[in-house]
Amino acid sequence: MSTATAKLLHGEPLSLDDRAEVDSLVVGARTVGARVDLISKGDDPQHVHVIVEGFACRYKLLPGGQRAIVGLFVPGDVCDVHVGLLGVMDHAIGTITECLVKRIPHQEIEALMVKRPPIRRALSWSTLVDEGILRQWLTVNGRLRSDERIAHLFCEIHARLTAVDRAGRDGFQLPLTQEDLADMLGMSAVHVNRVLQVLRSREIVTQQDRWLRFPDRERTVAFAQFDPDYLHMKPRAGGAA
Amino acid sequence: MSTATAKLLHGEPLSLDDRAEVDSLVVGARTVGARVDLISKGDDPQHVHVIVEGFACRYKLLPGGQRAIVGLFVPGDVCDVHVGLLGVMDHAIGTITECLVKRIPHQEIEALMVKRPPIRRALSWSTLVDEGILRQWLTVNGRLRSDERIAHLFCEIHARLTAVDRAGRDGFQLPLTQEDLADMLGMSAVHVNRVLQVLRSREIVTQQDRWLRFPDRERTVAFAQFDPDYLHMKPRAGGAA
DNA sequence: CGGTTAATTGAGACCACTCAACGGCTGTGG
DNA sequence: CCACAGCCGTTGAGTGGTCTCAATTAACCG
Repeated sequence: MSTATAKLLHGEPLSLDDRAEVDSLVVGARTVGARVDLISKGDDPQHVHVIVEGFACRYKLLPGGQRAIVGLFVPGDVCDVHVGLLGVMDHAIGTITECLVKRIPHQEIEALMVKRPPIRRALSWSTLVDEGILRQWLTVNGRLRSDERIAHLFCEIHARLTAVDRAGRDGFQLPLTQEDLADMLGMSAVHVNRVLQVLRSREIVTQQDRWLRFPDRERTVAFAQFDPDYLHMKPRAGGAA
Repeated sequence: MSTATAKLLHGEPLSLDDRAEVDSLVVGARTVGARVDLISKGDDPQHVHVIVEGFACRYKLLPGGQRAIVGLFVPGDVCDVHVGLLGVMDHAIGTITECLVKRIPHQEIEALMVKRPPIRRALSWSTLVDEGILRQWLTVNGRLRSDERIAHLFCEIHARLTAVDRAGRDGFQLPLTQEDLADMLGMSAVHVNRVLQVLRSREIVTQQDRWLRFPDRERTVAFAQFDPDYLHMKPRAGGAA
């Protein structure tokens, strides 16, 4: 079962047949280097992108040169299912790490959605979840303390990676720089650095090599006020153990 | 032509026939008082809501009792076209002013989308725009100064009201309290108050009665770094003059 | 080993918050 | 008509959070 299938199963039960269909979509993915745009602002994209492996993000650049990251893609995520309706992109999508990416013509996706209603529902579910994540980021960035914000983001990434079986029980490999984190959280990189030190000293998280761990996951979740309901995951029989 | 039709025309040309169909959807809207929930957190909603008149918002309440407003509805806006796919609401939708609201069973919307592809495209366009607005709020709230943030929000509201012919050339009636603004902008109400005073003293905006005006719209737009591309409006012949 | 990117540190300034109090307007009931 | 309550806007004082700029150390790559 592909990563994309694993993710979609959290939203909609899919028959073995449907799963095979989704799996076949992502064969022949190509490798894209780190820090490369998949879609640039101003493009009129004709392809849906599936991130099979690696981390990518949506971002906006402001006139002042500042960057805001307004979305994170982890393995299994699908970018812009309904692309092609809007015309010109008002932001860009770029890789963070090296990624395995499959480009799919949007007509192909639309044909599939017509042919296979469960897949249509699964894809629509995933866009609704994306919207929910956006709302949660807005909430968290606007109303939580900066230490809680960082911890909340880590909890979210952990939950999303767990859904596609890319995380350990108490941590995951974090490929984001402190500057990436800052641009997601609306903070300065320097402040991210200092707050991270506090989180480590309080053992809310630990960091070794590239792994971020929660010594006490319950405690971190409570600290971050993390409630995963906004991810709308229905743990399914047949999913990852 | 109804307000909802006026809004949708900015995304997709609709035949007179399609317009009539949309118009007929919103007959029999009911009046809802100010500060009333249309949908509460935890509900499993079966209806799409159309705000025919008035202001409403999406909001989240945090454990600490703080509120975050994560979306604003103005006349013509449709809430949750794809409702019913997600199950339980992770946030609430409530009125700000007294509103005229039409509730539409989601099956009816789905049937209409099947029967009338242009209407399906128009509604899908509107959900994509909602997502674009969310991304813009995240960007602005994370990376602009507080005075720019407030000005940006005013520019957005003006643009959206203009699309449904509810604004004057240089201003509009603003029914939001400073606390509402604060919860949209991720600021404290006290700070909104003080920054507003600065904006008024610099004549970025003026406020009299309940009207908010831009003495020099170009200047305010530049000050706010407001670029309406994220609203994806294609001004159409046949729309408001 | 040199070059580059990322993480860390310090200092100082300013932004934005909280708490608390006060003023103004409006609708209601006596 | 007036008194009152309640909501909203405004103000002051003081604190803490967060930023910027710049310099330093550490980690990584070829």
